[in-house]
Amino acid sequence: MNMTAITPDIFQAVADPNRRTLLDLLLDGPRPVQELGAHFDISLAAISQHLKVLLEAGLVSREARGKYRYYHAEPAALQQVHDWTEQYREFWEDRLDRLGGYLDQQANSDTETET
Amino acid sequence: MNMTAITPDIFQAVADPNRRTLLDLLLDGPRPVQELGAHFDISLAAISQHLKVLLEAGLVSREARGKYRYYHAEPAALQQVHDWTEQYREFWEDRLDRLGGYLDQQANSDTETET
DNA sequence: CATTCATTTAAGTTATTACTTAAATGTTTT
DNA sequence: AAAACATTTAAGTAATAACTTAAATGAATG
Repeated sequence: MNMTAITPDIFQAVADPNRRTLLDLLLDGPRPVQELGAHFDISLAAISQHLKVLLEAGLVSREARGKYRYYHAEPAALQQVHDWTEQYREFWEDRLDRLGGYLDQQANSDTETET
Repeated sequence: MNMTAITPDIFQAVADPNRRTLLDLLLDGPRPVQELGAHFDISLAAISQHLKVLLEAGLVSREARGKYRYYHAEPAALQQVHDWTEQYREFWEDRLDRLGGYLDQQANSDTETET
């Protein structure tokens, strides 16, 4: 049940919005760096650095085709994140399922929920 | 459902392993800070700071009971993370479903997959 | 084979993060 | 009301992150 110890880099890797966008772009298929970079306002060196983080986390792989490096999404690596959130699923579904939302009411009256 | 809500990055919040452990602990039920802190080797001030990050991300709420503050897991906030990984699910399942794992083989032969 | 093109690595800067200890706040107990 | 307890906030530090520009590597092309 304790998923915290496994490959901590994946959560870290996916924490950056630019890296998530990179993964999203790669869902459409393998792309070379320059093409990925065209979607961002940062240098290609920065893109390359982000891709390195994703690579080391196992979230992408790279394939050399001539002078281009095609990056491939490796979605299987995301199962770890998925599985961790999955254990919470029954809780949020449980809560939403209760007609009349008794629990929510109680939570809202008892709870500060400050920012 | 409510995507307008200010969401001080949930992905960021769950990137830290101590914060994930905090959430995991809270799955068993609301807990005051000192009790959560007992599971870690860091100061209570640090725990409190982590809880603040989780609070601002909407991942926990707090309820004042006397001199204690009970923190509650707010699992619904994790749907956002879950949903994002969900779009990758069909891809990893697709891949794993292929008997003989043709694609995996090809990926392994074509691909550098360096660290 | 020298140049160009694609990408990576190096080196430096700035902002943020995860912690620490000490002081501040608020609550309960005596 | 003072002392004890639970938690938060403040202030400081060291490590890391996300970027930058410039130089290095490596493949393709003229």
